[in-house]
Amino acid sequence: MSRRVDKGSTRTTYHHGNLRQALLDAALEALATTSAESISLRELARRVGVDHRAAYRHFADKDSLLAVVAEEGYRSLLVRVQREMARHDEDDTIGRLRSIARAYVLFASQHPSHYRVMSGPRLNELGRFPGLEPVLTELFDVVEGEVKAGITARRLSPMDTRQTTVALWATVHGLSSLVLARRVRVPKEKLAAYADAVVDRMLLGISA
Amino acid sequence: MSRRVDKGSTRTTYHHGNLRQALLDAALEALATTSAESISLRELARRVGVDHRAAYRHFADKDSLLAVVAEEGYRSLLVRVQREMARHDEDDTIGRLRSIARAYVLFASQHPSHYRVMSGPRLNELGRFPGLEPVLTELFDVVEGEVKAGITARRLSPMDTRQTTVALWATVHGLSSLVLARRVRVPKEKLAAYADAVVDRMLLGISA
DNA sequence: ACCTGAACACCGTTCAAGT
DNA sequence: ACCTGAACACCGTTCAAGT
Repeated sequence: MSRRVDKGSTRTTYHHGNLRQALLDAALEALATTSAESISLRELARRVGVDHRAAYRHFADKDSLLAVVAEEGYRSLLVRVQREMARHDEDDTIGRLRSIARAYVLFASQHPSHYRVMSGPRLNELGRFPGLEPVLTELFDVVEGEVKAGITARRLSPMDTRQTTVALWATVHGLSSLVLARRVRVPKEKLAAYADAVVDRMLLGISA
Repeated sequence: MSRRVDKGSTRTTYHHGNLRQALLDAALEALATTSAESISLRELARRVGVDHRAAYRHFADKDSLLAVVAEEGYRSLLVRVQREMARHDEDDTIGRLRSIARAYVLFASQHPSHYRVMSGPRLNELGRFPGLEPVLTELFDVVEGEVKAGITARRLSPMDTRQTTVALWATVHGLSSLVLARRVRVPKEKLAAYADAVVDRMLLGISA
């Protein structure tokens, strides 16, 4: 979408229908094929066929653009997580948590550059990008809700739910970034099973 | 050490005793006060009082320098881990693993920029920096050795030792990077207890 | 051997100006 | 409103040259 470059031959207008979205699309497209750190504002503007200065009409700076890219990433991760959860019985807490975890790790491995932007250090100033909080909170709440339900159903040990949720999050995020950094090498087709094996150890630890 | 800059006033020689080490020292110094991504070769050369081009006599490129910085980081982390382990009875597997984990997370939180270079994505090309492997392997082996001993002593569950070690690693690395990215906010003085709480859940999962 | 001057091809960001 | 030309202050890296 929003491809109207044509290498300067027949460009009809300088006004994009939606330059903001075009830049975000270009970023996602670039992240699918290049590394996260080699993506530049100027390169994105070039892809869209616009002077790089135009980006500043829509984003305060590069990090603001990346924050939106991260937000979109978390949103599609959330969708995947929710879809996975629907495949289990309401009271199968362990199965649901295992599926969430597996979906998380697989998402990271399928979108490595995007995931690096999402978990990257650029976006760590607290409050700098408030648009990022709602989706992060929503994702966290999905897991914490599951943990609470599991405790009520006496399937999980009645520990502090926040800490238990953070423990699960640390496990999947940790495994994801070890895999992306190739510190742990797992063939693609074995990753789901590997993630299950790792996560099951944590699930065992928090089980009732 | 190796401070002989003097803003160009009385520099006696262009020949450093050891420019290589001076650049590494400057990098560590810079990482103590600045963010990981804002550190540049040119800035390091400036700090040392040398043309930036001189760095290429000692490092093939910027990433090669960062790889050595990462290596030094892992080496001091390893020293800390070994020191912590010595504080426990030989057969107190859980206590030893908990101490290792705590030392890891505290190291990351005390040296955030350094830890980001260590775990950063720049160094993920497998085989690009072979000097990094030995210390990483050594660190991994310390934990895996502890896991094996724990299984033999029937304190840990007889699961696949590599996967168990990776699970522990994922937990501490995941928690560390969530804390650094401020996705999880824990006051400094409560971090050790928080790390224990998270790691204990995993330790419970792998216990016999 | 070790270091530098000058240059190349990039960055992110800002100003004043164009339609 | 939306976009650009020109410029600023940076990058990493390379070449040919200096001691």
